[in-house]
Amino acid sequence: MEIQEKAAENKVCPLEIAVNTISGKWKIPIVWQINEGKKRPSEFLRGIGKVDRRVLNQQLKEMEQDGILTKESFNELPPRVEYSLTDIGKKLVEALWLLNDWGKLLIDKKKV
Amino acid sequence: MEIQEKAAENKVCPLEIAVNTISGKWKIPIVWQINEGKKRPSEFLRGIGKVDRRVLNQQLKEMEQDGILTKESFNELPPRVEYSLTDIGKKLVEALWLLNDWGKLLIDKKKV
DNA sequence: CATAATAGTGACTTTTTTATCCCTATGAGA
DNA sequence: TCTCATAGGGATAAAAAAGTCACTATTATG
Repeated sequence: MEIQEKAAENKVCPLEIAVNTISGKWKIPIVWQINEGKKRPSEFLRGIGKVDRRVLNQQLKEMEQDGILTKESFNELPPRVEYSLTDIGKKLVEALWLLNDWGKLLIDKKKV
Repeated sequence: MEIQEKAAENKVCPLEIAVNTISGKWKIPIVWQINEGKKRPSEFLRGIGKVDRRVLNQQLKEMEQDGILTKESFNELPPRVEYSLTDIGKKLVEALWLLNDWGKLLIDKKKV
């Protein structure tokens, strides 16, 4: 392999991108919540412990830009907004089950 | 489910722990490198782009404390240190393949 | 004698990420 | 009229993560 190729490859390691994409502090809780179905911002707020509105919005926005979530705004009053998982988001959830199992291993190991 | 149970459960979500464990900036590159076999710190430094010694050591230390890596120090001069994957570390690698595939999906999708 | 290679850390700065606080706007209902 | 619910953002502060620089120590090599 040419060194240029290796350099280019390093820059777009799919796993690094994947991990960065899910690394925000509230993103995993968001994923669990929304895996149950469409959710409004206020529902996230109630469902996730002590997240601030501002911060929640930031994370939701990033996830939307990353193509994991879709945002739907209804022209009503009071305003209504709903987030849902995209196809890619659903595939992410599938990939995360394995990692969840690994997390259990890690927890069990620390208990011993 | 009691609300106390739910609260307790939220505090130890295995997936959150797993994601936190691999979230350091250089941890994925470290995992790829060491998946090929034992590695010395200097090899990591050469193998991974522009990591600083200091920062690399921090990440290695965390991964060691998390039980992913084992550190072996030889009483030689010049000093020799070798890191290797633990069993749990190897299982982590297996779990990461799926996430790597998902990362590819994400990349392909953005290209379109 | 100077330099390079090995591994490591203390003190500090910079950058990034999270959190806090206070605003906007609208309609329903007490 | 006052309060609550809805959703959102600007300005700023605090905390966490990453990066920088300079130093320790030892042996081999030029």
